[in-house]
Amino acid sequence: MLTKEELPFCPVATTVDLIGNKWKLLIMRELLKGTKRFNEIHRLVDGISQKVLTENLRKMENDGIVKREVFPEVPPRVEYSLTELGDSLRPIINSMSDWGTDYIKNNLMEQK
Amino acid sequence: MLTKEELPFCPVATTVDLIGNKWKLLIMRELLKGTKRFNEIHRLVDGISQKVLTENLRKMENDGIVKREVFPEVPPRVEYSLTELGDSLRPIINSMSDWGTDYIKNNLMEQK
DNA sequence: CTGTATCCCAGTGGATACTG
DNA sequence: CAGTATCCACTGGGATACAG
Repeated sequence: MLTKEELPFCPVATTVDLIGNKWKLLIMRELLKGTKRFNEIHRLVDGISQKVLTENLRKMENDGIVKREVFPEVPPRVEYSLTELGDSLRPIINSMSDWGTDYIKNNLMEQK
Repeated sequence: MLTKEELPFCPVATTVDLIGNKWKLLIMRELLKGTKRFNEIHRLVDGISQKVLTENLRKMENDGIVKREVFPEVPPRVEYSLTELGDSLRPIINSMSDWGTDYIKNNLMEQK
């Protein structure tokens, strides 16, 4: 997206282009808690395949919101963390978390 | 999603399930500005097809975040607006808008 | 105007096997 | 461990035609 300049820089569309999909948002949720290894994220983001995880991490790296650090060890270790730009997205994930918490409380726990 | 109870109510995942895709977020952006007719949204959400718009509006209606009101006129008029639940998502879109604004300012307007 | 109904293609993403 | 490489199924989404 963002290919056509007919989008005169809508802020919401810009953000959506960077993290407006399920997997990126869930990966963000984990990385906001701190640096993580590949397999950790794979385990924590429920249902994601190795392929899709790799693809999304690469995109996020290219967009400058994720930093990838390779440690030349055996077995290999690769750590992913948020860049400063990535961390600046924290308020968005937080607001989603806040809303979700309320929603669950009010709508999914009708056991009053 | 949310089919497997292996998701022990993660707030972010819950929110992502409801509005974690491009089109819904952009539709939200418009409806947060006020009630709109079908064709208005179609015009304002750049690139969306009639079919996809209808599908997403139906899903959002079923999820209780959008209200659909039909006026028995000729030609027909249908107005879409946010429910109270839908409007409660405002902070999320706002934080995305805020972040996008900063991002554009800092990264896409390097004309200093 | 506001849809529904088809057809169909491209891309997303799952499963599996293999590698450094 | 952290990928890459395939193969493939499914579906999101475009185009088009038609309807109330």
